[in-house]
Amino acid sequence: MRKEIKKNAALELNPNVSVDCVIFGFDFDKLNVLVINRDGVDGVQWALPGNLIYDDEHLDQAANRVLAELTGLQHIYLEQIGAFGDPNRISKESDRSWLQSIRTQPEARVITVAYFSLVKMEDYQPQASSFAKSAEWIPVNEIRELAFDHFDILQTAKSRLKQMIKIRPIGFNLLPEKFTLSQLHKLYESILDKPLDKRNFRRKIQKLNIVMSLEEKQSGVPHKPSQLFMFDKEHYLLLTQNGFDNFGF
Amino acid sequence: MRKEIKKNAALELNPNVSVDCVIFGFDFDKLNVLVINRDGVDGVQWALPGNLIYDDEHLDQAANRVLAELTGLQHIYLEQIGAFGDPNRISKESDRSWLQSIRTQPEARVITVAYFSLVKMEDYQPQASSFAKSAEWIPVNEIRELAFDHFDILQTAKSRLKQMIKIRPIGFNLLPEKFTLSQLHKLYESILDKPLDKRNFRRKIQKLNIVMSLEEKQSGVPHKPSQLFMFDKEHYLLLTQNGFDNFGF
DNA sequence: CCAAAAGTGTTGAAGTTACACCCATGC
DNA sequence: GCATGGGTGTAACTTCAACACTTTTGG
Repeated sequence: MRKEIKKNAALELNPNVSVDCVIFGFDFDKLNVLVINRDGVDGVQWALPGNLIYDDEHLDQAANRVLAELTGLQHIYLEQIGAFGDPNRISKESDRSWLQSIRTQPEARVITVAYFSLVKMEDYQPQASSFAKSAEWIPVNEIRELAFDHFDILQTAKSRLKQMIKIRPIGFNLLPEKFTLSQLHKLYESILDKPLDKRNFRRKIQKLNIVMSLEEKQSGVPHKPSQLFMFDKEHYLLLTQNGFDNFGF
Repeated sequence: MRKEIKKNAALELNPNVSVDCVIFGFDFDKLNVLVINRDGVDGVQWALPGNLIYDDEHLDQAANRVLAELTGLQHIYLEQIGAFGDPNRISKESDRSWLQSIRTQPEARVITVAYFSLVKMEDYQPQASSFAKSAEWIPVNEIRELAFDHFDILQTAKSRLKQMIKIRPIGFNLLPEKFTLSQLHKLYESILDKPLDKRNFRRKIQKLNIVMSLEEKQSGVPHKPSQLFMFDKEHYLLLTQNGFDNFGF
């Protein structure tokens, strides 16, 4: 008897618990979020990628699964934001009808565990998935509305990212292996949503010892070519584990 | 038909989602946690207070309900830590048998949303509740083991509290209305788990403008009596909303 | 008068902010 | 040669860490 329950569990989606991912990407100019398109829905079209969890699956696993299904990416920076679950989160009619079309128990109470994730936009190959007909990068600051409580989740993700970037060097997850300090600078400005002094920024970053300058320079740019850097994994690891105080921009 | 589902929902516990509370208290000497006693269980006796949620209940409501049922307290500082839900969290036999005795679906996959909460120990009246025969304050640093994944949750709560106390003046929730700076000092040392310089601490706190000195002094102590303080709600509110950088002990 | 905790200032080091000009490249 | 972004140093100010002695009370 117990075995049978377990066997079912492995196959079935839990109707009450889902994960949703706020996937951030940086296009060297601004922060973007990956949203999925709900085809055939009137009203709000965009939603965060997410799905119900399987009964035998870790929450983190579920989030990774959603990410992998949508983007094909694995080993991506992923961090839990928290649980959301207003019992009235299905207030819009468009949300309700969408659930009817994709869920076997559309009326079930759902609490969702939200994650935020940082990916290199160049790595992302858009593809369909079990829960998304299509997906798209949208600039964070242009998003005004999302399905369910996803807009709240996005706001929380943004502020969590802001906090985090001040105490851990996680920004590198958004950049290609080789990058310039100006790109990093712009990235920090986009996340913190305010201008930062160029010279002070460079000084601070370099004092952390997490960037190594390469022998290589930019080429083909119509201005003085920039030094390229990569980040120093050893120091990086130390700092991601311990964090650092006093990185207060 | 839909109505019937909703009616049921209002009455029934959701078998898949619970809340657990890490309730901190300060006895002027060290940090304590309120744990409940699982009578008649072999093995680990202590667990964090928690329960399944109702289908029509906010997560925060559920946490408040657990707190109120256990302590009789309302309007208590409460903050979500995050969701926990290793599918193998029921690894100990004692946990399994306990669930059999209290749950209608003891084998169900449960994810739990953890909260941490700060209470004034003087306010707490121990009392039985639907999920606890008895409850007890235990010094945080003496806890070596708890039921399920509650020990992990406790560790996360401790580190979240550490982070939080550095950027928001939430410590006051652990002290009576009138308190001395030495008590506050000791509180910060207990939470941060390291000694803090007395003079620097006092300077820093007073510069924040969140404490007001009263006309009153301690009495009946066998040493120089200390000035009493209360906190300044106005400044406090400002700072709890905005937080503050640079409070790095 | 003794034990116990309260209360108080200064100094050197480190970190933060604000600010302006020259450089290398492609077109 | 000009437009574009790259790259650099300094001075005033603020914050931080370290440190020791006097005061007031109860017993």
